[in-house]
Amino acid sequence: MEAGRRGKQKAAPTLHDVARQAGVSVATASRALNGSSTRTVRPEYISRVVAAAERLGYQPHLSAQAIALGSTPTAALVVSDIDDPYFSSIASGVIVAAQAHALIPTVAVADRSPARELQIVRTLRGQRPRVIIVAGSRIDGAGTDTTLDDELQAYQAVGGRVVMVSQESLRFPTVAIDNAGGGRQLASALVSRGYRRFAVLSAARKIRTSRDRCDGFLAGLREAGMPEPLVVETRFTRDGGYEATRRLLDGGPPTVDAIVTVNDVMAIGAMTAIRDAGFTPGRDVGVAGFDDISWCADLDPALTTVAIPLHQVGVMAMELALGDDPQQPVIRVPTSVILRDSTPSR
Amino acid sequence: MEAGRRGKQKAAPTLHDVARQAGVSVATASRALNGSSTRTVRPEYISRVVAAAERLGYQPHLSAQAIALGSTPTAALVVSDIDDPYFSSIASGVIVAAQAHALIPTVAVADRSPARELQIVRTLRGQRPRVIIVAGSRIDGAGTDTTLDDELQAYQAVGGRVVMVSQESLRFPTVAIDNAGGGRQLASALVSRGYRRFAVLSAARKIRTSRDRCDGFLAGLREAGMPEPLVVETRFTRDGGYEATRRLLDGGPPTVDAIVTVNDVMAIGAMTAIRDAGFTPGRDVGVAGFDDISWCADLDPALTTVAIPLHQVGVMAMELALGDDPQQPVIRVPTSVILRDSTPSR
DNA sequence: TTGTAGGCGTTATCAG
DNA sequence: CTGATAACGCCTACAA
Repeated sequence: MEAGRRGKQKAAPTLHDVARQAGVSVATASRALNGSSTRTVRPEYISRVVAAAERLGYQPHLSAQAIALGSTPTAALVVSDIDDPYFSSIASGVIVAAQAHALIPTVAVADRSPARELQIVRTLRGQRPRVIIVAGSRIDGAGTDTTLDDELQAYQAVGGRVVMVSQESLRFPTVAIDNAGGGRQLASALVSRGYRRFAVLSAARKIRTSRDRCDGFLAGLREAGMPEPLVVETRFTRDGGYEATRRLLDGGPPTVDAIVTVNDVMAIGAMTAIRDAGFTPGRDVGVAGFDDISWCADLDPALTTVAIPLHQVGVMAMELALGDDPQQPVIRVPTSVILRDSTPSR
Repeated sequence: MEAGRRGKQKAAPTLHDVARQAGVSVATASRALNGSSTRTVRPEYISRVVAAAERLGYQPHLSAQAIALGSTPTAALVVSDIDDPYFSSIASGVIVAAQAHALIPTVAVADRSPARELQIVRTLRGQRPRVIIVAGSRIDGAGTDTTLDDELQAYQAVGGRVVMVSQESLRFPTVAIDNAGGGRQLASALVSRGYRRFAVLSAARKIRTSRDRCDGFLAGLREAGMPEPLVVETRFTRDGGYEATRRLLDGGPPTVDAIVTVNDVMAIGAMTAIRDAGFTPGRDVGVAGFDDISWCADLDPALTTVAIPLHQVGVMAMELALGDDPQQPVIRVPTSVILRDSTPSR
């Protein structure tokens, strides 16, 4: 009896308790509460059972249901960092979509570590969720890649649904973001506005998203007949953008027309760095990013960016996962350039 | 091989499979993998079991464990909106803390609806998580309040740990944010900088967080001997801040020295509205908010705000929940004013 | 329509 | 140290 510290610790009421209170068998109680598809229960009993359940504050033990039925009514999402607007927007989409399908959303944070990501997916498998959506930034050559793939494959093999976001994979349905295309469009748009000399702030090349955006932009520049820009590698964060820009401006006035960063938070850091160096973003140097996170338009100057419908991406990932047999296992999400005052015509 | 539509659906390997492969009993396999506290297993068997598990890609069925052990290694967090930096910062804290304690974090989004929140907590109870942290903005007089309380109480009665964030409750441990104190300090700081006439943009009075901040600010003003400011009620969002400010500035140049909003995202909207009306935030009107979300310092002018260690709040909530018998059931989190260029001395 | 019994995967107990 | 076996809470044939 003595459960220790926590004292009397009445156990949570079970279906048995409800059944007893209502004076029926567990089977009937179960059917009364869940409405069996084949059997039907006398109305009077139903109300009696429901009343008993109410009175006892009964909640079915999901794990018990899960074990009886095979899987948990759960949808798991893996992201790199929930406090990053890129991921929190995707997450919000996944979460509402999950809830719309009566699935309990679960969020794991891999903290940008492939090893952690692998460990998470392993643990997740034990949860037996109906869906696993992986939105972390794929990192090439981390060694853990095939292992992660295997793990997901094993999960899929027993009926789980896997969806990757952004990081296209041959083996799983994917919501693919056209990062390269976005980069290309951005290059062309900026060139039309009269920009010629660029600095590109990218993250480590092994980060796929960054590389695709960067390469797309370079390709666009080439297509427009522009010379190769300066490419600076830094971290994929606000601080990375800040520091790289500081260094760029160390020698004096900007030697480039515009700084293009591979995401918006880097661009925000870059704008601050430009100001701290005594210049004005937009006027002295153009600035552009990727993602179109919430307050791009509230910055001063408002930030030019490659828009990605992140919330929608989350929703689509969920729909793709739940769709019956995706004939079209890859959804390509188009991107679009939004020109704002951080890159005025010049 | 053909996994077909839903086809052969090999079931996931169970502990039985592992045991059979290793040529031991399930009991031994279980002990070998989880290291029972009382029994110990021959090393040779251990390695054999581990090898078999590896080979089969075995993952323990968490629901089965849960049902055998009583609860899930899970920590649930309820927020209003994960895409709001206030909540995503708290969430990031909760999530890392949960993972540090080997708990699987689960996030539910109540979408600012008390009814939804209640429904979520009910569902959550069925999950049998070890912890439920409620961080949604408490709304007074929604009618669902006592019901929510009851639901949480029932959960607590069977050994669950409940922690509330911000919304102080007599019945549950709370991480209380000193919103009123922050408002008071902000008033005093702004008055010292020479501000006299204020407009306060608050959200609906029934939203506790907003009301406390607003009232604290008013109290601070009174203590400083200032006249009552203009109080405008609007939505608790960026757009709410924008619209209210637009209206305020409709008649021409600002009639107040500063606009104080009850959170940063409203302040961001306000700054844009000020610009759109042809004025300059900071120079023509001061602007200040609450929270100190990530890019307050990257705005131009940088935003004066009442800082709240949101990530830390999340971590503390988790620690509070897991602490052995909290003698001190309420942790008060102090707030501090950060003066920046959006409120220069005048 | 209702109840009984067996099983889901794991852990804990209790004999060997 | 190891192996049966009984729970754990629920669902679902199957029998009544």
